[in-house]
Amino acid sequence: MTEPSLLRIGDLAAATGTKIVTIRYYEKIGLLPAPPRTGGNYRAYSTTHRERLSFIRRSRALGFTLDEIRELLELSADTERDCAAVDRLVTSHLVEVEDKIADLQRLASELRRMKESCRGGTIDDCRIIEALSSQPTLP
Amino acid sequence: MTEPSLLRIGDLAAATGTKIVTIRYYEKIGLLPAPPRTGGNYRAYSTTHRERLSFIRRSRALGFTLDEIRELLELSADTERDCAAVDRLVTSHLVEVEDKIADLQRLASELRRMKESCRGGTIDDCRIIEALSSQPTLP
DNA sequence: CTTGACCCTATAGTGGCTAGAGGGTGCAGC
DNA sequence: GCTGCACCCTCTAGCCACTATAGGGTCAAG
Repeated sequence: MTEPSLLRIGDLAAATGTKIVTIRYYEKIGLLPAPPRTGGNYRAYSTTHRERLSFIRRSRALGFTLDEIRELLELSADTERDCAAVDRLVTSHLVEVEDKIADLQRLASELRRMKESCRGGTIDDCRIIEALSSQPTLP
Repeated sequence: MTEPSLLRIGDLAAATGTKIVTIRYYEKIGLLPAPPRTGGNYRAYSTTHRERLSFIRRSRALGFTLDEIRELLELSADTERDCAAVDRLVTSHLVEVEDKIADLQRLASELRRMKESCRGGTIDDCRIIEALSSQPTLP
């Protein structure tokens, strides 16, 4: 009996909101194991693959790098292990995200300041261009 | 008389807080014009180059893409032009930055929620791993 | 058989750098 | 003049996470 839960790559893509080329990419870099093939050389994915790919995509959506996801997958497979390592990964990632937010907020403030200095006119009187041209270079 | 303001690439790099390889990269992609060379094939940069590179670096620091900077440079060279185009570039960039901040804040909230659900223990009881494994996949 | 939807591999590209290999130049000190 | 060190040069490939494209095969309905 043909296993009804085996998926072709397009089905898996639809089921997980992933592009087909991205699935192939993940296989290439070893993040997703290569599945068995049909007689026609089509990939045949099981539920296990679908679950793993969903995990990957959720983690990506949360901004984890592929290497971090690799680590999370390894941790998740080790069911007897203490989950402090997972906590540490999430914590450090959260810190990075918060740092990035702070950076962007500083950047946004400066852009707003520049915008507010603009009074219209021509380029040779442009306060924005002036700001980009004349402030001391930050190291 | 040798022009005292001519800089070697290392000097220009130091003066503008840019890496040498980055200066060469900008020249390669046409963002910074190729300077004249010494007899020994060293690049000889003028004040004009330094000013242009400073402009580029300030714009990069504000998160503008190289293509946007290309556009800003063109606008800044057209001194009789109305500066509304500059304003528009800055505005749309600010919107992008604000959108990115909002995205990251949503992401940070979710990571915090995940962290707070963690009660320690082993992986098979790990709420973080559960969250990554079981939520409905977002399209 | 034909056709259209789907699948396959391989390669190169995106953006903004960055690293490294292999070789040349300039100048101070001996 | 020679040496050694700091600097310069070109070229190529790589980083990260995809993404596009070329060229060809498979499958199933009509």
